[in-house]
Amino acid sequence: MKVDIAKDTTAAAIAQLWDQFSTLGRSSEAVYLTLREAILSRALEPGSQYSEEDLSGMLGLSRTPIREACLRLVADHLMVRRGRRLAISEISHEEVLEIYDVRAVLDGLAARQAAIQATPPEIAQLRWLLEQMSRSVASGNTAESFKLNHEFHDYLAYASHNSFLQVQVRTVQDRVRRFPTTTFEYQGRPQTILQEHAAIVDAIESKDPEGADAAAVDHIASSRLIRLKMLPEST
Amino acid sequence: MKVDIAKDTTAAAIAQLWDQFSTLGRSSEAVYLTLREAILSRALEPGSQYSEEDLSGMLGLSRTPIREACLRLVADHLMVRRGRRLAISEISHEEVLEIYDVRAVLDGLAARQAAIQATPPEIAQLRWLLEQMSRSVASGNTAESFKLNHEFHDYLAYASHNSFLQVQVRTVQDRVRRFPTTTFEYQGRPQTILQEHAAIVDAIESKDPEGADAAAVDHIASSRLIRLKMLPEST
DNA sequence: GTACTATGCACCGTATACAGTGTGTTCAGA
DNA sequence: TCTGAACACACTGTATACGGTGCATAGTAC
Repeated sequence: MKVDIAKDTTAAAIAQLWDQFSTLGRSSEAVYLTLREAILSRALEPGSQYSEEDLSGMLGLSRTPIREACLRLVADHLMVRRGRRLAISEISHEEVLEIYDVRAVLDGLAARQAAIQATPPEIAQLRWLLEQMSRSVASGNTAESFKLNHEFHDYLAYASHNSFLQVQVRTVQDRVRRFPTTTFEYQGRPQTILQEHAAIVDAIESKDPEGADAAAVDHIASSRLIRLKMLPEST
Repeated sequence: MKVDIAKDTTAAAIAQLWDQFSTLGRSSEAVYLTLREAILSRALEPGSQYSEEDLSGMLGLSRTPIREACLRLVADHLMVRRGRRLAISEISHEEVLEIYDVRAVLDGLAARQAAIQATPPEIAQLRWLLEQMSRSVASGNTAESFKLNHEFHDYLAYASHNSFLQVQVRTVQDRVRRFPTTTFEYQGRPQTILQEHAAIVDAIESKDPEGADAAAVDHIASSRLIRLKMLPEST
């Protein structure tokens, strides 16, 4: 049966993540990290539904730590309660575009503040991440590039020296990770991203807040545009 | 004993909130709403610590629904685990200013999008909120003005037609509510706020996204400045 | 007198049990 | 054959019980 095979593969993926996290102290924390990663990596399909017992059966625990983990996942909007089942939350086309609009202003602020606050070592780190990604793109490693892209944006928020902003940026990043496709898959996009990232770092290095802000906003706006073109072909 | 009196008054305040929310179906949800409101209204003092049993004793429930509520409160950053106790999280001066920076760009985006997306009835509602606040300020009702101010900003986010942004704005609003003082208490500030709100609505009504954005950013920047002046005198 | 160790208590994390509710299925009647 | 009602089962929400860990305090030894 097709359904059973699919269930087996997801169960296997979850078991693997579980091995990775279960060494941590509290098992409720481990469950949270496991399920979170399973959802973000799309091992658990959006829209699929589970009862608390399903999940506790999968991980060999009682319902209590599962409940606690799911409670946090619901708070993160990664799961939703549908009737009396727990569903992996889906993300709509509309939401994708909405998120990009918010992401643009947050990343803009991060870049702006980084241009004012970033220390020379932090700027050096941004340059280093840029180089890493350049190498990764050259070798055509999409997954690696995707990861480095996230690291770049994370570090940009870090360099802004605004911890609240950092948390907000990370929230948004996690949402972006849930999209079914990445803009890296779009023809020529990785190269453009590299140029746009470089423009942001250049503006930061020359202590130009306005320029950095504009460069970051442009970058996200350009990503949004690619996303808009990609949307029809993705589910 | 002074400590006991303080504990009695907080217990009384919580009992009152509990009466208000306990009618809801799940008691874990009711506990969450009760404690959340208690923290935001400063009935539970920042920095004060409780064990799970303390709280379950207060509300006459077992630890289970308390744990679930606290888990969500920790996720909201309203509580933090300190060792094995639950502490009401404190907010630092630095964090206050950081939040204002983020709030500026989010409200700016909300105003910008509202200028593009808001329908005539929505604009009318903004005008109505403006009038209500004008009346409230004239009568010197600070608490009411404070509440209407929040409603204005909430509705601004709603009128942006971006539900993700709406959630983000609300997150930030909740943080602002936790500050020990409000900028409304600053001499002449309520009148200025009214003018600044009016400027935002004017720009939205004349379909001027740039103007609306700038007006909102200016508004928050001006609030931030007042906050900066007020900070030394608040704990 | 001070420092270190041991013992006891308090509290957390997890499991399990139980009650209540909602849903699905089956049977009967029209 | 279709519809409605009733019963049963499954799953959630809350309570309670238990094992383990960490901290505090007290006592003893140096």
